[in-house]
Amino acid sequence: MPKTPAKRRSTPRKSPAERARIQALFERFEAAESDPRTELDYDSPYTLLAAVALSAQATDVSVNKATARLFAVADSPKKMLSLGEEGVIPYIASIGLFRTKAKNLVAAAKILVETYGGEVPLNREALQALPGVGRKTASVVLNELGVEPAIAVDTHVYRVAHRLGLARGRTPDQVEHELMAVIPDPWRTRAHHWLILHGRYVCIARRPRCGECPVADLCASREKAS
DNA sequence: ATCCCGAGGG
DNA sequence: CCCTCTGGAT
Repeated sequence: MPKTPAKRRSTPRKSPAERARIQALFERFEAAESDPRTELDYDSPYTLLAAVALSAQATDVSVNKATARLFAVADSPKKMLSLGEEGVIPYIASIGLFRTKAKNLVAAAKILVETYGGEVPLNREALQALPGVGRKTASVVLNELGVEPAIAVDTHVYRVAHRLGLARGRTPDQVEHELMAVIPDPWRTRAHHWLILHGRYVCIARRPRCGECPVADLCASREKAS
C-alpha cells in the first residue's frame, strides 16, 4: 500500500493564540500609520503602472529619480510609444535591467494605445497580459487604485511575512495565499504597504533593526535582537 | 534554473 | 568586495 505522505495544508490553521497575535500585529501597524501609501511617484494610472514596472529589483528612490525626467516627456502610452525604446533608455539607464524595461515599457504602451485606447485596463487579466507586467505589478496597481484588495508579494513582503511568522510558503503565490487567509478584510488593502515599509525601514534584509522594531514583542523570529 | 543589470549600503 | 532593491520571461 503506497503510503500517502501526510500532505501539509497550504494554509495551516492558526490557533486562537496565533490569530490573536496576528490581530495585535496589524492593530499595531494601523496605530503607527493608518494610511500607508506607496513611495513611488505617480499622478495617473498609467504613470503608476509604468513606475511599478520599473521598480523591479530597483529601489523606489532610483525609480523616482528616473521617472521624474521620463514622465516629464512621456506620461501617457501614446507619448511613450512615440519616444521609442532607444528614446526611453537614456532616462532609465540608471536603473537595473534597463534594456528589458525599456523594451517592455514601449511594447506595453503599444498595446495600451492599440487595444485600450490609451487607457490602462483595470483588471488583472489585461494587466498581466502586458509585457513586463506580472502578478506582483498588477496587484500593486489594482490595490493602489482601489480596484480590489491585493497583497503583492515582493522581496520585502516575502521576507517580512516569513520573519513575522505569517507565512511559510516557498513561492510568492503561496505566501500571498497564506497572507490573504490570515489578514482580515479591513486591513488587506493596507497590509501590503505596512509590510513593505516595515521591511524597508525596520525589518531590513541584511540586519533587521529589532531594537527599534514596534512589533518585536509580537515577532516569531526576534530572538537575536539588536 | 537562468538571464537581465545599475546604484547604494555595509 | 558582496548584498540588496516593491520581478518577469524564457
